[in-house]
Amino acid sequence: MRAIGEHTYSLIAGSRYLEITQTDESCSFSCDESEFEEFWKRYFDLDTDYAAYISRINPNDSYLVQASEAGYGVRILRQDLWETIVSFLISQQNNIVRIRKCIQNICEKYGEEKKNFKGETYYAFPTPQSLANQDEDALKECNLGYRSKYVVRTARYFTDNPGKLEEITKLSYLKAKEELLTLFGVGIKVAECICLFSLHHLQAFPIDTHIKQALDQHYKRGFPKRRYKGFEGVIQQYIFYYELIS
DNA sequence: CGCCAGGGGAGCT
DNA sequence: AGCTCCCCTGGC
Repeated sequence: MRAIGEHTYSLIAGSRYLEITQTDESCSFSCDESEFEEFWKRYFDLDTDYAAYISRINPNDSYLVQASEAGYGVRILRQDLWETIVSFLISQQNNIVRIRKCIQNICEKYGEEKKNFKGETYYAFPTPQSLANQDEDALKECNLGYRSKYVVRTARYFTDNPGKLEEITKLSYLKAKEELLTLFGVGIKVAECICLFSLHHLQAFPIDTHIKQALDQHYKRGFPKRRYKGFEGVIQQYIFYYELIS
């Protein structure tokens, strides 16, 4: 997602291209209604009532109340599994600006060239096949550094095991996490991110350095995870977003 | 130039 | 569970 105008954003998901323009409290999508209904509605999780989650926040927890108010528009997306795995493999020991650049680089180098509805060129996310064919260090050219071999080996794993990606989407949270942890370069934090941002397992609660710092600071007696059982990941995102903008 | 942190992970003990 | 080392780039 990137801003292309004051209230307009463009987004590439898989091989799809979308523009969203916000006016006041409503958003208009560049796609037709059937694509919106069939794909983007689910992608942005627009049928879920997030206010219901927010209403379950402890009213005495002023930090979390403020965080949820600041992030009332946050949505847990359903991003493509393969794309999410690669993106979070790249994210480790890395900053957002460089992560975006890395992803852009591999898309331009290994993704299929496409045209959007305005006739502009964009690049789809590279397929497992296109990355599996590369040398383990090839993606260093895309600025991935030592993460290159994580991505290439994982790509090979999925081309060697056709149907595996689809299989993982059908697993429970714990089984999916277990499966993801077997991938080279995937540890607990990255597995949790994939579970949350692609598989939509809202129980997933990724703890990165920022979240850990925030939890240590605001919950000295431990974060009350049990209270938010089943949607811990939504709460995590309010905390994450709040820390990001503060 | 060296140092170190940036949305961890692998491999040992 | 905790430790060490791994590894790359950008900023200082």
